[in-house]
Amino acid sequence: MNISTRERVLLAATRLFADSGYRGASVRDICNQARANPGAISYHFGGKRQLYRSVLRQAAASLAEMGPASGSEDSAEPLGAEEALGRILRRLQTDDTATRLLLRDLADGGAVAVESLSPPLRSAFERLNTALGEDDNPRGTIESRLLFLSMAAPLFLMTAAWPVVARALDLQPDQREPLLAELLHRVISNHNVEIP
Amino acid sequence: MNISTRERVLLAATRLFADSGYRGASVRDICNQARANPGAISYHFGGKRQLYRSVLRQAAASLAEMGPASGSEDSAEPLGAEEALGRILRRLQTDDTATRLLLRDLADGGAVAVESLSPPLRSAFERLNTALGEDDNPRGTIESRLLFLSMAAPLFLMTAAWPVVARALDLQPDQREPLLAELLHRVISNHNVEIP
DNA sequence: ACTATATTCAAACAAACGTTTGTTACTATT
DNA sequence: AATAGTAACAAACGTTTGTTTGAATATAGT
Repeated sequence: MNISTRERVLLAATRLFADSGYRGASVRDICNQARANPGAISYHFGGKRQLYRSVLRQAAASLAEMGPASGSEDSAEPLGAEEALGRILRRLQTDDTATRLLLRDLADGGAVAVESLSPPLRSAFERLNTALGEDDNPRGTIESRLLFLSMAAPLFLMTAAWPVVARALDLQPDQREPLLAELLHRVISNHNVEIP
Repeated sequence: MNISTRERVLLAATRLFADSGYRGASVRDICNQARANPGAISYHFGGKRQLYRSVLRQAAASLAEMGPASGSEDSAEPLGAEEALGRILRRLQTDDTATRLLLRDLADGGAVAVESLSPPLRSAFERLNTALGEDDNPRGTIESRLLFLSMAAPLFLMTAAWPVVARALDLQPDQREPLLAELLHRVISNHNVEIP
């Protein structure tokens, strides 16, 4: 057994919370899946609530790192809009468990989402703004944020609730990635034109 | 007391389920709020689960009726795209409790959303298709459904999780409606132009 | 080897859960 | 007025909830 109990619990809790929500996943369920004792949660995390916060924070951190732009400081080379948005999309569908957790947090009022996802999110759409700034778009304005929302929301929902979206819209369940790519391209193309 | 216990329970359950989710709202909470006996839920609905299904079905039905187009059969007069989408938007923000319930159902796998919201949803974006069909857009294709998704998703999230969206994007919390209107206009304008 | 600290465990805890029970109050039918 | 059927209630049901306890085991320091 190479992996510690704490990490095993954290891993199982992440999956179960994403699948069944906070109240839907019991302490015993989590510890059974993690092959740990029910007391392990109180011991290692100080209770179920704080374990949930740890899980959410970790998920938010996973979604936050948007590519290698964090390490290299040279923002002298601006990203293309499609590339910038593509990174967000790639993050969302890479860690779709985190995305589903974020969806639940959103439904619960988004306490964690706001406090720990706002800064990277803001820097992300700032980056998106500079990428789109080559046109005559206003930057840093409310319109630009609405544009960001109109881009990110479909990608987010398609990732977090794909089975529902697919069935509701009669889309092939196994064609999520190409459809996402096409949606991404389309929303970028839509923006790159002049708006009357 | 003019309103029956059954309706009182249904009303209280709708609010509490939307606020706290299925497991978060206890039978006692609901019945306290409805000034009813804990047994009333088992008596009138056959259990908490079936009460939840009733609540979700009613919410879905509320979101489903998209304006007076259901009654008048004359589809000879096609709606404008902005008008058609505006109706969906108006439905979403009129019954924002139902919208929040739908968001929770989505996170839970969307069992009710799919089975009871798909038909009206489909007819809605069919109508949207005909409204947009005046351009050279392909109708009934996958692209048109993706377009519908890219339009509806931001409106949906802005309604179901507005506090989170507002804080994450630094938007004024009290300006949801004008921002929604602007987003709607923008997404329509974006579409009405030629796509290279 | 011995001690001290950290971790794991089975068991038990009170509290909250959804549901069932038996009885009472009400309403409509005969 | 008597009866049958529905609705509402307080109380208790057994189960599951998250957490705590104290003993047992592993790990580390000297």
